[in-house]
This record gives sequence, structure tokens and C-alpha cells, in this order.
Amino acid sequence: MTVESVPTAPRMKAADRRELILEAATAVFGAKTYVGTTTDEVARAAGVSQPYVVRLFGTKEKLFIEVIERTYDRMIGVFRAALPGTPEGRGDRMGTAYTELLVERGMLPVVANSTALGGEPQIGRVARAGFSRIWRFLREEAEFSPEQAREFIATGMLINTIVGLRLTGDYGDEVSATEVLDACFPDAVQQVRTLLPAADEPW
Amino acid sequence: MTVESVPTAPRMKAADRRELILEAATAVFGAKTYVGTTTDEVARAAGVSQPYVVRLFGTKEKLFIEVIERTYDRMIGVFRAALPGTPEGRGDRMGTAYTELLVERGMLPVVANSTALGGEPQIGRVARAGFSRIWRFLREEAEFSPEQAREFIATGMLINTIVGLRLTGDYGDEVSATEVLDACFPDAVQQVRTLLPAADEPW
DNA sequence: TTGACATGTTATCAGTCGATTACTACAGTT
DNA sequence: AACTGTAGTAATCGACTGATAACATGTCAA
Repeated sequence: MTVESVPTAPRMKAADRRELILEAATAVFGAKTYVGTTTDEVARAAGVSQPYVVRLFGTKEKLFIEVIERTYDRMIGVFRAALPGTPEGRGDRMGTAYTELLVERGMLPVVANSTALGGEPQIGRVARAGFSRIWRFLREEAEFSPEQAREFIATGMLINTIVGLRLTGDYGDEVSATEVLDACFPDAVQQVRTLLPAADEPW
Repeated sequence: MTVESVPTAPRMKAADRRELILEAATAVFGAKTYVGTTTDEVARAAGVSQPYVVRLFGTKEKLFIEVIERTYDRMIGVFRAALPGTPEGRGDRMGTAYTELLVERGMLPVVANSTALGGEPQIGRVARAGFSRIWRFLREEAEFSPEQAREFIATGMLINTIVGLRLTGDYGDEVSATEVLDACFPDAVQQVRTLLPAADEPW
């Protein structure tokens, strides 16, 4: 019959708590879209109370904006890390780096989701800025031609589509799913499948 | 001081009204995403009352599912119409056909949006089925190789991204927007720009 | 130790939304 | 003209959600 057992989240510095919430929010926003996600779901996923999430980030919209910016920061980071090496292999290394972002839950879906919200004044601005950063990185740091950059991003968007549709679950059963996955990941289909949830999994 | 002037929508056969609502719903869902759209907004856009939309379609989810299926029907239709002609020009004709779908409001964004909802049991099934129909059409009727089909769909998804982000508004001002639009629509940038809303337009 | 700030919660509200119910009016058939 | 099914609306409700207010507890410098 102890009396304490405060159901309060263990104390943490606000900066660390913010990062923890941002990671949880990325996963939830990625799984359920921006509008479809409640601040309460984010709070539960992060192990704190719903009002605290709102207090730390101001509004749900500001939270999502930070999630988007953090995601693009991270993406540029892994791309930059894939630059060193033979110039010919650069595209492949960066493609692999993108695919490996699948392990960071919600990151790719958040990108896809943000690109659908260009009509939202605040979110749209941030989403366009993120896209612009990626494009300029490809053109300037990675030294891609416009056509190479276009092809690279187009492939990324197709991968986002595959992820969003949960197509990996149909691999082997459905001709189209099998073929498109083989075409997108000639060497890594099995690995990708293990990283992705089935259609009915919560993720 | 006339007394009549019933604010009721003019009588119409239910089948016609359904089609009218589906068209309006495509525009609204496309502009504001599935979760972000209210049945009342759809009703206003179609000029009927909100309960009537619900009664005709059962639920908002069923309405959206019909919107998705109608969109894929239409897309297959314009692709099929682009088949006849020289085999070498087939890819270009179909690409043009896809771009021309921009005039049918919300259609491309609805596709993009549906691919993000693979985790929703009902919607996910329909979205995967639509993707599968497109892929099989490309492989069988259009006789694309897997690699050609992959490239075609990837480009389509990039176009959806450009549309969703409202990137056309930055053409000429922003290097990345200018370059990616030039790369995606080498011959039709101006035409595409006239078809698309600016970032702050309601569409 | 104490006080002051930082970290976190519970309680609650006001607005929104999908859906249901009950009702009205038009149109075609006999 | 009366009957009947179809097309449509107004009113309303319960559930949900983002945000606010008020309060509690831990931490750390002086």
C-alpha cells in the first residue's frame, strides 16, 4: 500500500523532452496524416500528457512544422554522409541512404504528407522550403544535373507511395506489387519488406 | 414580398445528383485532403445540404471511396485514349494525358492523398486496387516494360508532389521550383502554370 | 533552508463534425 | 384527383479535439 507512485513522466530537461516528443510525433503523423492525428495520440506515444505537448509547441500546427523541418534536416544529413566515395556510385549510395530512412518511423510518410499541404499557409511554406533545400543540395553539393535530380526525387516519391499504400504486404501475392517492388529495389526487396508494416498493422 | 423562393436545390434525378456531388467532392477532397474535408464543405460545393450527402453515400468514407474509384476509372480512360498512334510516341502521349488531368479539379491530389492512406482498412484496399489497375494497364495494354512502368509512375508521383506543394507559384522566383518545373514539363511549363492555383488560392 | 523557476498534471471548455430523425414537396401513374 | 415513391431540407445530437487554466512537484543557486 505505498502511497507515492506518481503517474507523472520522469523529469527530463525540456530540450530532451522536446526531441522525444518530436520523434514520437513523426511516427504518429506519418502513420495517420497531419489532420488525422490528435495531439493526445502524440502525447501518449511520447508518454506525457496532452496539454504538455500543446504547451511545449504552442499549437498542433507548430508541432507539425517542427516535425517537417527536423525530417528534412535528417534527410539532408544522411544524403551528405553518402557523398564521399566514387562519383559514379554517388546516386546509388544516396538512394540506399533514402531507403534506410525507412527505419526512422514516419519520416518518409511525413515528407509525403507535407507535400500534399501546399495550400496551407504556414505548413505549405515550410514544405516548399524543405523541397527547395533538397533540390539545391542535389544540384549543388551532389552535383546532379537537373535531369538526374528530377529522376532521383521522382523515385523517392514513388517509394513514398509504396510505403503509404503498404504495398509490401502484397509482394508475392499481387503481380503489380511484386513487379513494382522488384523494379524499385532490385537488390533490397527482402530488406525493405522487413522494415515495413503490413496493411493492417498499426506501425 | 413573395413567399415562395424555396431554398431547395432544383430537383434532379438521384444518379445525376450523385455524379454532381462526386465531382464537387473530388475538388474539395483534393484541395483539403480526406480527413481535412467536412461533408458540409462537399455539400456546399455541390449546392445541396450536408445530410443529403450523407444519405446518398452512407458515410464520408464511402463517399471518398467512390471518389477514388471514379478518379482511377477516369485516369485509365484517358490513358487508353492515348494508346493509338506510333508506338514510340506512346509514352509521351500518355504523359500529356496525365498532365491534362490537371484541368479536372482535385483528381491528381486525390490520387496522391489516397496513396497515403494505405493503413486505413477500407480506403487502403481501394487505393491499392487502383494502383494495381494502373500498373497492369501499363504492363499489359500499353506494353510497358517494368522499368518503363516504374519510370512513368514515378514521374506521375513527382507531378502530384509539384501540384500538392503549389510549386508553380514559385516559378521564376525560386531556382529549385523553376528547374524542377522545367525538367518535368520541358514543353508545357506555361500551360501547366495556368492550370494550377497559386499557393494561397483556395482552388 | 528556502525561494524561485522549470517540469509536469488534472480538470474543463468551446467549437466542430458526421450522422440521425423527422419533416416537406415535387413528379409520375392510374 | 388522389396515391405513392423520390428528392430534398431543418433541427439536433453525441463524440471528439485543441486549447486554456489552475494546480502540483521536483531542482538548484544563494
